[in-house]
Amino acid sequence: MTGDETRSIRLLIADDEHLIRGALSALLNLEPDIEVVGSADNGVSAAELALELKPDVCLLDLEMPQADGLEAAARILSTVATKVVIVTRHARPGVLRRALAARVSGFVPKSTPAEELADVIRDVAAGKRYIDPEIAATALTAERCPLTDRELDALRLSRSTMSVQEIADRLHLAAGTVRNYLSSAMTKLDARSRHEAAELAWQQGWI
Amino acid sequence: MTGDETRSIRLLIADDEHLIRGALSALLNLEPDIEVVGSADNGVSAAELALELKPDVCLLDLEMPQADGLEAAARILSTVATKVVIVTRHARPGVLRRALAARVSGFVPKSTPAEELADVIRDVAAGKRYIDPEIAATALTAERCPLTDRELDALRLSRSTMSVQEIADRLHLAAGTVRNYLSSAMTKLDARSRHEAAELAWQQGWI
DNA sequence: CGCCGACCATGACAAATGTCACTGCTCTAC
DNA sequence: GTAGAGCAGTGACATTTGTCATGGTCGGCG
Repeated sequence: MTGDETRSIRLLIADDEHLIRGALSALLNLEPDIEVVGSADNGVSAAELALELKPDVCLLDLEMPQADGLEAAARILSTVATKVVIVTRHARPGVLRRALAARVSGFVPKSTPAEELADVIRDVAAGKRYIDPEIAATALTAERCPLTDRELDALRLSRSTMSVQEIADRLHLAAGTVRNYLSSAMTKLDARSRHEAAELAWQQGWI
Repeated sequence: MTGDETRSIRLLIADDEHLIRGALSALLNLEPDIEVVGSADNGVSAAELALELKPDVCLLDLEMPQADGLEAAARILSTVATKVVIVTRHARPGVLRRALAARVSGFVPKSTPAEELADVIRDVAAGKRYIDPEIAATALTAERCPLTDRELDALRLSRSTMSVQEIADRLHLAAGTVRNYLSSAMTKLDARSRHEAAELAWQQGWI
């Protein structure tokens, strides 16, 4: 309040790919009013760093090992007074829904023009929200997940190359039970194999 | 030879993700001896731009629509006197092999530290080669692909959620024949389902 | 030539997967 | 309290997938 010099936005970046992390730092440090104060390569250390540095905004990649962007966002927002922007390669409707539920302030796909990212961060730092309009529209037209928890469990494991028996063992269920869940999920999603069903559910962001 | 001012390296960047493209530009433009002269979001326009701009080095992402990094590299190197560096998220041994066959000069995963990228580009511009040591070692220990052409065809299609019958139709074969190819591929790769076999072959970069 | 090996192709059989009908159990909501 | 929804399981059955034995074709090669 003493003059026209605005305090710059302190930013934390998390992305598992070193190259991307460095490149984003370089890009955003070019902005006079943004200062990258830290970076992490997974969700767990991102949460720790956020607690330590108390940045104004955290830019989190969705796809990360250990804890993904949503998990990290949840941890960070429950312990630190900061804003979170999620960046993602696969912007799926269900993921946006979960991100908003986690009280994230911004959601942008990696296909966003680089010039816009700084503006998004400024908006978010100022207390506004920014949701990529494309994804928002898709999410609004996409129907809500019709699957039960157990069906989702079975589908999740079906994305790997496990057999039905292996999935059953993992879930502590009988093989026939798992087949039933998968079968009903396939019916609901209009899929012709459990793999197709798992793929569809993944695309929707339900698993 | 007239003084200590070296001509800067003219660089072309291709990556399908706008954000990454912009961030890499920002990162590399920070280097005093590197100048980003153009960027493209797919392999086809990368090849066209390279022909037009004749850059010293092309930095190509492997995963791109239209034509992927390898295809773009082949086109570029057959028409323009330039060097190519491939950047990739999934650095698989077989892909490195194909990249080298396409006379690419550099091969780096996206997990490379950002600071190193500029050095790689300088090395390549100077006529040297740079191969990520980690991947090189893996590629040398990995055995050569034991699969026949038809087996690879069948595996490629098995990565989607098609049924065996659909694959057979696509390849103009009997269903039983396709099952045989998949079965023998599974034996060779020690997999327990065609999906697992397709996954393994993909990880090796054979398909 | 005649034989070999590699690849391609098929049909018969076995095992895994998907479908359906039905039985309980435990919640929650009306 | 009882109807509905989700969860867990069973058994019978059809379909799909994986395995195996077998033949065909083609290009080397002695």
